Amino acid sequence: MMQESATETISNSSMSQNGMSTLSSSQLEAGSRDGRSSAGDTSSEVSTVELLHLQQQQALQAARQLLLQQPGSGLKSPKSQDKQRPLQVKQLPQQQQQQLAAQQLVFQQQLLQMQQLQQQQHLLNMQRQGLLSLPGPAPGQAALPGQTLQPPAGLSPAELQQLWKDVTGGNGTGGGNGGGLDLSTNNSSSTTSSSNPAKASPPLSHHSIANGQSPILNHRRDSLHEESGGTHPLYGHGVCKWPGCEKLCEDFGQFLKHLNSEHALDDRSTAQCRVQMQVVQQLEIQLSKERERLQAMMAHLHMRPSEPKSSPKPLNLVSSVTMSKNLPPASPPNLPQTPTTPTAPITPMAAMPQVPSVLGGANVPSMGAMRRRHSDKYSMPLSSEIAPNYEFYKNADVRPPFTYATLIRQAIIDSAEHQLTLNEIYSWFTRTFAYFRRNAATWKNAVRHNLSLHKCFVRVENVKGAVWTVDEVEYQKRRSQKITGSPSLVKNLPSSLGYGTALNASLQAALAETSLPLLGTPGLMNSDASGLLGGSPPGLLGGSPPGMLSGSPPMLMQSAHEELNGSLDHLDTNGHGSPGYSPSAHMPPIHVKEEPLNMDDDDCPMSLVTTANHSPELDDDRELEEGNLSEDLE
DNA sequence: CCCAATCTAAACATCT
DNA sequence: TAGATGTTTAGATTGG
Repeated sequence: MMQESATETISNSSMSQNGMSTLSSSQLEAGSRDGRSSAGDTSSEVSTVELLHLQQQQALQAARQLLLQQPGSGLKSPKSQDKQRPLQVKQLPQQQQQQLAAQQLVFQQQLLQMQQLQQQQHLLNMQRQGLLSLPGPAPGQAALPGQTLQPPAGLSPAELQQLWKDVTGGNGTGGGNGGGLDLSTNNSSSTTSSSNPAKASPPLSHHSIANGQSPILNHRRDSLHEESGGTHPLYGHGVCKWPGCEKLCEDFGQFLKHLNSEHALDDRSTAQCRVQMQVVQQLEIQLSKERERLQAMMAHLHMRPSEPKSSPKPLNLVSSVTMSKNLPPASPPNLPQTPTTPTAPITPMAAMPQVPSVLGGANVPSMGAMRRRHSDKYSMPLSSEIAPNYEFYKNADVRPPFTYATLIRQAIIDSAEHQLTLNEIYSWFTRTFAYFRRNAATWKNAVRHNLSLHKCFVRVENVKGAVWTVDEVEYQKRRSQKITGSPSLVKNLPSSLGYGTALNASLQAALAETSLPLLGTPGLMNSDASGLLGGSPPGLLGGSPPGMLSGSPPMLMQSAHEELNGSLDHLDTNGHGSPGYSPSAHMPPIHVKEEPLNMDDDDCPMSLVTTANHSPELDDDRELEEGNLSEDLE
């Protein structure tokens, strides 16, 4: 899906380019002849990219000339290149000059457009990866005349930087590495991401984002010379974040000084600001379009078309692969939500590049420890992450981005009695995740291994055998250690979700935290996360092969859910949506032991016996909510 | 590079 | 005895 999307993007991009060319092709030719000839490109076959590049150069030069001609322009002519190409304008008749000026205007616009497009692509790439969450399009903002909103052509980061430099009048104030627009960080994504955004994009670090990776974001709310005590949107990590400027400033005072001197109110700064504004506008417009596209895609894929995501969750939640990427209530960023076409095995490849092809199962080895810590580390509520994608996980042969320990705990605390037999745990796994419907020996061994290994899992002897419970104190202990131990949020989930990056995870986690109330809202949960857990019978175990599960609409599932045996019990026991649920999670093992018989009776029917056809999810819904709640409240 | 967490695999013990 | 259940160890992967 993603790949297709990427392809489409490319296609659009090409169209866009063509459109652009068409727009002013004649003008370009007239005005850029020298540029072309100087470029010396005589190859008979020029790729679109090359053409674009030439056009860029032409536009660049024209724009430069235009700027130079502006009275009072503070721009200094960029030395070398301009010297090599004397302004021919002056040699032309006035009429021609006017014409040329008009052309140059067009060029300038194109230049800006290209820059914007490039940045858009950059942002989109991040968006696809769930890295960024951008606000909706600003109403009333319009694209530049003649501009298309399509994704940008593939300018290389170096080219972009050059463009920025040119626009900024050469070297600008820049220190360090030339001070171009900081696009280098994820450069590879600029050109390669088109074909495979998820994989091509290198992990974005928190640092990169904060420091110029997305100056756009920073600038959004900036005004030209706005300052605030001690901090400034244009100042970060000791560097001036003015586009094209990376001047190192020891302290804030120095930065202010630099800002006032180098980025004073002059033509150059104004031009840069204008560019930035347009970039932002374009991004916003592009975002809205991408959203529409996403919705259409989701609708096409039968994903809750009814859910008008007027404000779709920021894609930031893609969790990597892990589903990590996924957002709290929101869904994993790029995960398709609840595919309901079981017959068509879902291959969330796009969302989780690293996920082995469906049914292939070959990925198991590669999964390694990738998904690990996803939930623990970022305090990402398991349920909140899975919930929205319950259907997805249930039907898609995608490995969930959670550790075995996390999943086991979830299975246990979601049970009515907060205790499960090993076999019931197995059932939960197979019922909840399509992924665990194969390679049973492997993952079952892992489950046993985890149960034995982690102190948080307590085995309780029972009349009929043994059940496993969760020592919440131990679990939290362990979790808190991890959380405190790893403040940094950077990393790629890719392994699991490909999409995500640690950043996503962190964002998701943050969102999850803030969206707790939502999780507690039955309505939302029901529609969005049809139960994950639950003691639905393992009817799936023997019967439904992966892909055969019926994806009941959440609503239906809910109502059906009520009919299930255990649903009411769950409610009573856990207290629907009530904080009271937590305590149960902390229930000491000893409590568990006290009701062995009843439990077994209840459990048997629920998990092992029965219900052949009704959707297992039914029970799960409620439990999921509870699970979320409990986790969130923790 | 080291360490911790996680996963996979496997050997072994115990119980049913 | 076979299979399920538990325990333990070892090696590999990944990220901090």
